Amino acid sequence: MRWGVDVDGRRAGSGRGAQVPPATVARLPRYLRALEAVAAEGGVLTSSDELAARVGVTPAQLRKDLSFLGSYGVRGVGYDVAHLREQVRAALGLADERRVVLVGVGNLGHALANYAGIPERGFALVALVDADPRVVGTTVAGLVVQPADRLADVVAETGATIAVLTTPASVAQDVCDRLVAAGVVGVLTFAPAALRVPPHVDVRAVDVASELQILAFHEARRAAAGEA
Amino acid sequence: MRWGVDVDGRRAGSGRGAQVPPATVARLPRYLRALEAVAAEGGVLTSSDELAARVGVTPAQLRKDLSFLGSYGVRGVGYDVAHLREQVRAALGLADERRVVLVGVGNLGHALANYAGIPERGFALVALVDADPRVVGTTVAGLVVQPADRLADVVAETGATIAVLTTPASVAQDVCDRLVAAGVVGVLTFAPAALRVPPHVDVRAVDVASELQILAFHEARRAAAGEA
DNA sequence: TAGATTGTTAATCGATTAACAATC
DNA sequence: TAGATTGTTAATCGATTAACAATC
Repeated sequence: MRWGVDVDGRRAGSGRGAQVPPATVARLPRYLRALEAVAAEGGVLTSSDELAARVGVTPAQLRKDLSFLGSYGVRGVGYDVAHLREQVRAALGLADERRVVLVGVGNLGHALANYAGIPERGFALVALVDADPRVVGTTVAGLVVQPADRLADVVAETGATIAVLTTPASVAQDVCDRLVAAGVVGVLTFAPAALRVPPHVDVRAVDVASELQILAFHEARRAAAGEA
Repeated sequence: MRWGVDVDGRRAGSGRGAQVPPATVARLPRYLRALEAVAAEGGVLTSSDELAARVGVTPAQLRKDLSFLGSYGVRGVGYDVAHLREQVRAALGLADERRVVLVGVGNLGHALANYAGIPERGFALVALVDADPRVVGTTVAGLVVQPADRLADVVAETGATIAVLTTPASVAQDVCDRLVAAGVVGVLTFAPAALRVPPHVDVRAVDVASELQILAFHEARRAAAGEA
């Protein structure tokens, strides 16, 4: 089985907003957040200037990004907040709720299971799985933690398509393989390990230590420049 | 005070590897991780092929990335694992330990404070700060949690230059401003809020809900393509 | 030497920016 | 109409890829 490290997946997909560039996709959630903030403040109409300022991008970039989804503004007027919000939500596939399984209920997994952002933004946490017998059977975030050997069943029973991986790095690839075999097509991993997945599966990796190291790089550069 | 949303900061910085592209910088931690894995397995010599396979990039990209740091391989032979590892560590500014302060000792902050990756990879967690009186004074990860009004003092006393922000989004900008005023130059935030910082400060934002939404986008696209 | 593997160049590709015509 | 703001175009910029000469 020849598995690439993702990418690819460029199905033609005709019609409306067929091919949204990856860089644009990565910014859509931030636009959605800004739109929700404006709506919460009672804003009915907004502009690329206002949204861009909130998000921290240029107005030109925001307009270009939105243009990949369709033409939802009115020239000379701006964007209807509620309407644009729905369009962005739809583009992100949040029209119907996505079911998420979380594997690895340690410190971090525990925190993420309770993380306010998840249930509120289009996702339903439907199952928790852990290998530790002391954790299995306990209730976290209203769910009973399932044993690792039930992983495939749990995915099948709940219909989860997205997984959050908060296991130790040493078992991440194995767990990932089993999740994919069970039907998961999107994986958000916090384990510091490169995951190999088949082309139809999407992986997003968050590595706290890497993020800190990137910050350290810039700090070192500044220090070197300052002393020079 | 006219604050941009970061970027800029392109000091000339003469000499060795003066300007490493941002995309390359973002991959250096993964190269370092791969090198450490090879070293742990007893590897003495490695190649761009082996490292690239471990990281999940092409050998050409890895070689090009490393070439920005200097010329540390030997043609026809490969790379000395220990030597290259030290060079990458040095490039990332991990020669001396970076001091990190964590603000917001909730579920997520608690988990991150104990997170194995942090102390082991060039960072020392030197202080914890929280606004909740029930949390202040407790000991987490070997540190006594300090009250929010001591934030500036804590940064000054510990010499922390990097902050991890795990507060609610509503207070993130305020806390960030105070951290920056106290001398922090790098911020890793988990709060779902765009942070405005002066140009000399670096922000990395991790947003779990955004990551899930990006996965949802790709899933929706695949579903739409599959049904078409 | 022959085989292997780097470092670098040139070509391609994708993303960002700026400007402005279209249009309310 | 005059003023405002989008959607789109063209130019610029940066990142990736492929190929290969340099060199062990």
